[in-house]
Amino acid sequence: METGKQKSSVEEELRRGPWTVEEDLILTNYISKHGEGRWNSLAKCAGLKRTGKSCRLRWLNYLRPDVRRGNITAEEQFLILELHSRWGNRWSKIAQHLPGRTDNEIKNYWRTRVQKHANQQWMPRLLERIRTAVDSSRAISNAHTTLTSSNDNSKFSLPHVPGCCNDYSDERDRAWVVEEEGWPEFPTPSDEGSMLAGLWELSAMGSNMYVE
DNA sequence: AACGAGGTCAACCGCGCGTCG
DNA sequence: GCGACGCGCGGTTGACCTCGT
Repeated sequence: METGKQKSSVEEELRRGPWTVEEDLILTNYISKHGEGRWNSLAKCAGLKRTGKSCRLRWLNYLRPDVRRGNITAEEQFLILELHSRWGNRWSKIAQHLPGRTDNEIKNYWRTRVQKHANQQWMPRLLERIRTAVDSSRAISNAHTTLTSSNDNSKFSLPHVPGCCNDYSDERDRAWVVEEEGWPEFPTPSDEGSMLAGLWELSAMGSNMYVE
């Protein structure tokens, strides 16, 4: 029978909180020698006073050699929006399509930079249009080319994307949008390198459509 | 310079699923 | 078939950072 005293002594042995450089080194060296797998036993064998879960998380989100660090690019932003509109909060699935990015990173990105705009009037329509647009592989290819060839995110322009913001082939559709939803409120792109630069560009295309 | 508000992100938690004995 | 265990996933937390006043 496990006593409270025994339990607390076990808990005391386990470290929590931020990882130290030494712990990172131990984990990295151990995995480079023995490989991943069986995280609980790995933690014990490596001599780390951490749970298997903690080791796994640290390795996958930070220590793995192929982890990409740094800002999410415009291309990645576009992809995240599209994949999220398709799959919802399936972060690990979305991460599989963004090499080097972790589900945790994408989840954090979405929650901190995208979700706060989710209640904007233009957002649901924008996401729906993106989702529709990228059903065409040509659209993805064109967008990819344009986004990656641009050095200035504030000035990049997406090509004509069928079904996207600039595609109101049906005049009744455009009239319906204005009549039913009114003029959309667009955000101010405070940071040209941010996700909103891409969204801004897309939404601006929609805005031009409305006023032409 | 000091302080508070808001943003960011690493890490933890709890649940559900798959595997194994 | 069933329970125990380990793992992976999505949600949440909290420490730290940045920016505005």
